[in-house]
Amino acid sequence: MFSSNDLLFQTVDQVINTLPGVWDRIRSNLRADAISNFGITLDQFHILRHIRKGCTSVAVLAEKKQISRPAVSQAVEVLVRKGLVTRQANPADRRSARLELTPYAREVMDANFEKNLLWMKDKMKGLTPDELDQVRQAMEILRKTFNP
Amino acid sequence: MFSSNDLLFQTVDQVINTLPGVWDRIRSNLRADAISNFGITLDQFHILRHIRKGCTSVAVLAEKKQISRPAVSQAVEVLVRKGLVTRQANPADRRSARLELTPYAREVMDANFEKNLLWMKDKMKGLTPDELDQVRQAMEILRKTFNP
DNA sequence: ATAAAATAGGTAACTTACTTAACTATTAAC
DNA sequence: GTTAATAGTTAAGTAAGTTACCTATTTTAT
Repeated sequence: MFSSNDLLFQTVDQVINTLPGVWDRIRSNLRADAISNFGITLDQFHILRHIRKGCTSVAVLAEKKQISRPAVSQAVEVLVRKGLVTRQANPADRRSARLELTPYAREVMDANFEKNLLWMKDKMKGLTPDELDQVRQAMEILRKTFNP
Repeated sequence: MFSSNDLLFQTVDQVINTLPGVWDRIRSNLRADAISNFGITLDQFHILRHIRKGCTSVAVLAEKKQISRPAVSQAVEVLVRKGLVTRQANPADRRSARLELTPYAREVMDANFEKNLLWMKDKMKGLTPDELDQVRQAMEILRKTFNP
């Protein structure tokens, strides 16, 4: 039981020491792209990403981002003013507003997604197939462990 | 060359889709601890963690956290007022201030570190030794790839 | 030896993004 | 049909970041 507990400890330690730095690095690349492509902040960019992925209501966005609905409402307002998002009336329930990317925003988001993918691929292109596979499987393990 | 590129793509995709959620989950646990143990924000808590790990100057903290020195300076000021950090004069270079945790802060940080470790261990205790090993190695790969 | 440049850190004014509380408009429940 | 719940917004306040500018030292170059 002892060596298994030891491995558990080492792994937890490694995760704690690695994830923040790695995630910060990836995020700062995203931030740079968001600013240079749109002139928007990273948080606004994240809202766009969620809308792009199908979260089209303020309540759902708030739930996903774990922030209050007023906070989302305000962020969306900024994006609407910038011409990146539209609020469509929902005939079925007139309290709710369906959020959509404008064609321009969609286009730039697609380009941005590609660019980010390329950046990461460039970073990871030196890894062997074995290493890639290891990372891929580890991601799956972490997802089911922390984000089931 | 094609299948290798495909694996690369899948791995990048998996990382992008997994890391934000996992990191958010871990972070929200850290945040809850920071608030309940100290009544401080997660950002202030991170500053304490870095000081605890040996980053004892404003400039180094700013570099590590990728924020401006005034931002660190202000955050440290709050922590000093709360009695969690001290600024010691450095006889060798009187421009710099050596930051240190107060005994109280050190004590609570140690307890906090343990608590977080236990939380993660509890989450990960169901994993097999093979899975643990996979995660550990993947962390090492990610670290050297994105945060060398 | 000293004038100029660099470094460590702090202050001030501003911005962004969050919070809670209170509000409007609509829909659901009894 | 009144009451309760839901979707979203508005308002006021706070936390934490930014840039520009400042002081006090230390280093470099002449």
